[in-house]
Amino acid sequence: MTLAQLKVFVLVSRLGSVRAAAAALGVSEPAVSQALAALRQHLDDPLIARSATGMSLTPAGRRVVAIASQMVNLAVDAEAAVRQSNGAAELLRVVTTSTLSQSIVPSLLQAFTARAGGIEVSVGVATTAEMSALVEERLADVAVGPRLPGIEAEAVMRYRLSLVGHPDLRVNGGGLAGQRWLVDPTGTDPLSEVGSLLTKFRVPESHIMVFANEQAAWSAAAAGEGVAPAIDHMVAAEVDRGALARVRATDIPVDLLLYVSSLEASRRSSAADKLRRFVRTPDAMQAMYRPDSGVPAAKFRPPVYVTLWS
Amino acid sequence: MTLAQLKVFVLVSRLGSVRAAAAALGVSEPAVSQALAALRQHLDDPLIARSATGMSLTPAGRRVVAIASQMVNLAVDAEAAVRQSNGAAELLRVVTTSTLSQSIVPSLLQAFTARAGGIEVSVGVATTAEMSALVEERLADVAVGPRLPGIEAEAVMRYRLSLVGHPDLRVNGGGLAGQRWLVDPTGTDPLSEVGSLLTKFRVPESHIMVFANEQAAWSAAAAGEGVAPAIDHMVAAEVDRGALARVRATDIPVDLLLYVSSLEASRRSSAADKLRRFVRTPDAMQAMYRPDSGVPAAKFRPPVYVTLWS
DNA sequence: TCGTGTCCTAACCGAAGGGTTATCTCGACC
DNA sequence: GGTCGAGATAACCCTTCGGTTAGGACACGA
Repeated sequence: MTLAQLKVFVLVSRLGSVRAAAAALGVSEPAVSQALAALRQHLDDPLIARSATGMSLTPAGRRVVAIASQMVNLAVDAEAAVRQSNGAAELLRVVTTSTLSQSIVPSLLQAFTARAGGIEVSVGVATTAEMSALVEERLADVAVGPRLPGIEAEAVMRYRLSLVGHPDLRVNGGGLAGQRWLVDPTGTDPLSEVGSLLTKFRVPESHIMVFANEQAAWSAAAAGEGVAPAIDHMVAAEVDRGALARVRATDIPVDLLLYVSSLEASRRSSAADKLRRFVRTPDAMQAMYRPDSGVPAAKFRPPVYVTLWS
Repeated sequence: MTLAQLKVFVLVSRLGSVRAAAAALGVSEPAVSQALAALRQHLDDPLIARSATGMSLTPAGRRVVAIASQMVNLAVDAEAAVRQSNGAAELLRVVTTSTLSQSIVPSLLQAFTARAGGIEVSVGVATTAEMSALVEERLADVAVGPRLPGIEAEAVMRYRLSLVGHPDLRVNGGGLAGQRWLVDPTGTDPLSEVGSLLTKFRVPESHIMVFANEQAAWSAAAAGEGVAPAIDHMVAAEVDRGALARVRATDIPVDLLLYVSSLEASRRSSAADKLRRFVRTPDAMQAMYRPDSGVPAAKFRPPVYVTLWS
């Protein structure tokens, strides 16, 4: 019985799927399956039973999740305690969606670390469904993105999701669903903002093109390959230049709220607390609205959809 | 950071010595030293600092012990929870001294398991100093032996420690300290009953012969090789047969109390609770006073002084 | 009925854990 | 100034962990 196995088990039971847990941990699915098998053998109990509709925990499994979750939490505490005792930089682990991880979040965190000092930040990308589990299991300190159910969420900014395309683009019969939609990986997450947009317009799978990042999707849109959802103020410069134009339609653009979510005050790390306070300051606002600050264009985002911490 | 490493760290800090922890775990001292080194490296903190007088915890170490202890406890809980959920036999882990592990404790536990049902018992041997740490860290459920400080102890029986030797033996000048003392491994534990007897009579190291078990020491005593401490009612048959005789002297025999110690009611396992209730019954009394019940003579105790559970 | 999605299993592999014995360092102590 | 005891380190071994790819079992929907 290792801590890694317990972490896997907790994540599987929270996410309700081996695949989802594997994705959240950034490993292959058999790796998760095996860790689970090892734990099952060690404890001599199936722990999780697969039924027709999803999976359910055995009686023993129910009791073990609770205990295992505490253990995983304590492991995090232990590491944090040492860092703190030795005056080392605190570690703030942020999860966010792919879209936000490229634009708003880096700016925000850059401003935050510069201001707060003594805090080390690492960013992971996860789907909306995963974010809740990760924060609850203390595998992440804060989540930045849409409102997470069951977690203390706070709205920090308002932003606008527009649809952009080549300036000459005209939406003809078939409407927007007939267009090719050029999205970043967030589009594959049905609970994300972009994903829910695709759902709302009933865009068929065949019309969705996934790009490694938002910039790549914009480029394709500028080349006339289709329409791309974009955070409005991030794409404003391109629009002003005439390279892209906003597509107007019903329910487009859509105004959204950005939330910062974390555990309740008593259980969250002090770094998470500092970030929550920071996001309410004018400095934070300015950073989030500033387009493209400090993201080195040369550094192309790797295609991994999810990165997590060991 | 593995659970094994955490367990090692907790034991070392509780026992105040790497050697002691190694003995308690039944492994070599470098094994413990290395586990500690690995944890130190992982957490990047010495955790335990050696000073002239013993060892002391670093600030980070102090915080980590508390957390690690909880984790080790939870690991035990997890395994117990599974067993219980599945209706499997409960596990009762008993630590006791070498002397008691050969006579009273097997009789007692045999009667207990027969009576209680659905409880599986395993016995480990440890020094008195180790027993407290083992019970506190939940590496054992109950300790049977002398009174343990700081733990809820309950006197369960009165027994007499006699000194036996060849019937023709006469104690001459030099008194008992001049005799060869034939003891079982418990004699090397200064805090045990036999050990404190050796201390009281100022028996020099050179006059102490350690045997694998009490029976072996009695045999040697019957052969005229010296005197042997013995639990009186266990050796009564030999005395009646004339093979051995009790040696009379000041402070000999000595009447002692046998204690059963465990954590407080809220933290102890239900099996431990059942044992505590059982030891007050007449059945238990009878079992403990019955000499030599069911200890197969053919099965020689291995020379390992301490056995623990993984 | 045939893909398809999900999970498990097999086979393999590198890295780390955890164990041993032997040796070294370093204080304490006669 | 040897000697002794406690702890750390080195060198070595074996097992387990944790990861991969490839492939099989099984339910389910077009």
